[in-house]
Amino acid sequence: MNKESKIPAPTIERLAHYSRPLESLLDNETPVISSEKLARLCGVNPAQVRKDLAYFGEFGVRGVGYDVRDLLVEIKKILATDRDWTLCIVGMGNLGSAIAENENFKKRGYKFVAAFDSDPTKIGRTLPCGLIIEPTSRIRELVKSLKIEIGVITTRPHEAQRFADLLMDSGVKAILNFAPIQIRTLDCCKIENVDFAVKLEHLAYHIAKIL
Amino acid sequence: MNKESKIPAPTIERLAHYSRPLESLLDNETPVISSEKLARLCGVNPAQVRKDLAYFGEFGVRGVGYDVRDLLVEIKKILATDRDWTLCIVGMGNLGSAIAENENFKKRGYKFVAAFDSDPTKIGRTLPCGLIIEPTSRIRELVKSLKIEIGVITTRPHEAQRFADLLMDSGVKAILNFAPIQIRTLDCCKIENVDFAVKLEHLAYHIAKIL
DNA sequence: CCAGCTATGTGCACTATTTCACAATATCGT
DNA sequence: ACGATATTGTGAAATAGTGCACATAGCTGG
Repeated sequence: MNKESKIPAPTIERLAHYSRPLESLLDNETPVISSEKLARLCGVNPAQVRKDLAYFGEFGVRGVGYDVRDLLVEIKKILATDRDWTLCIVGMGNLGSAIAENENFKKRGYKFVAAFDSDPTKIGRTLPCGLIIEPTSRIRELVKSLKIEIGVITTRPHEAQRFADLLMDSGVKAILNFAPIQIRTLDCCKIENVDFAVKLEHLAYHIAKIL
Repeated sequence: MNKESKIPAPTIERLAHYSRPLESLLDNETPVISSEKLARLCGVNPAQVRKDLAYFGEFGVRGVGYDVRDLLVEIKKILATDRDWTLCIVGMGNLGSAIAENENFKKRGYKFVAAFDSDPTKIGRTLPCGLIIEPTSRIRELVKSLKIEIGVITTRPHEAQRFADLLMDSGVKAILNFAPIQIRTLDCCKIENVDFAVKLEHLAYHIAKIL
């Protein structure tokens, strides 16, 4: 593809990290920040911050730093969080419910417009956020009619691939998967897998090494 | 440190990923698996699988493959999931509750033995798993008396650093942080940050690029 | 016991990512 | 107007991680 397809994945993830302290700085009315300070807030190297930003343009002022408000706007533009996204979630267990309610998601424009589960006892229940749990048999219909762009999977692992296939086939463009299984997707659909237990295992490895 | 400190972090994370399909294969009574098949199940390159495992020993049999049961045992030994760990969780909102109940964690030997919140209306409530929510003022005391090794943070971001400091100071050896903020730790304490919204932002970036 | 087959373990080249180091450039005080 | 100062943007060096390709070694059948 074009120039932008060469941008390293770690850079994209760091841009999202940079936006977190920038939001606080904006609330604090701090007008300007240097790469060094921002780097320290995010636990990275200052040159890294500058290089990450330089992939997308020259946002700073030499000898001064970056305007907090402008930089945040630019990062949001890059990450496409300057607009709303419509999502659905499949699997309304504890984790699914927690994610559907999550303030952090709402604040960034990720709107859940449908929630699905295959357990008949859950179907029809209303979540605190106002969503009604729909049967998974309606996934295809609702993804299309509500123009859902991103699907979130919080089912048990053995069902995850099946629902991923169904979501893709119904037209979602990306999937965020919390089931501890590696999901295969077509090229037209981007996937991110999140497995908390992997993080704990990483921690356990390091602790055990020291002991 | 020793030889093991040179092992790449991605290798450790992949070892955890390898263990997922191995568990299913064990249930399926598949006795042996090749690096090629395991790699396909995990979406990585076969040479990568072999190299990752080779850091820790020679677990395979040339011309045959890896014994599923033995390999799983070895990986669990490496990741120190062949034992139980005691954890606590701070911040009993939706996400905190979901994590405390999570089957995936329990199954791998991560036992939550205390849950904390600073909201007086939540304190004293009993969770489905049997834990009683304690006030955060008891963190120091309970971390010590229950010998809690790992702390999980699911508070709002502005409180996260404070609780992390308190947990560290009380003696936890690692922290898993779900608050969208970069937490600073001392060398004696290992940290992993998990921020779902970052993953969504990564997905949004890719989708928006295509459109 | 040996030939043929298969899949591991690994040196090496390649690719990706990070960090350094400094030239370029904006601001400020005189 | 200009020197002193601060901080960016960036080529080049260093570091880290991946994947190829093949020698090595175990198993099977004759």
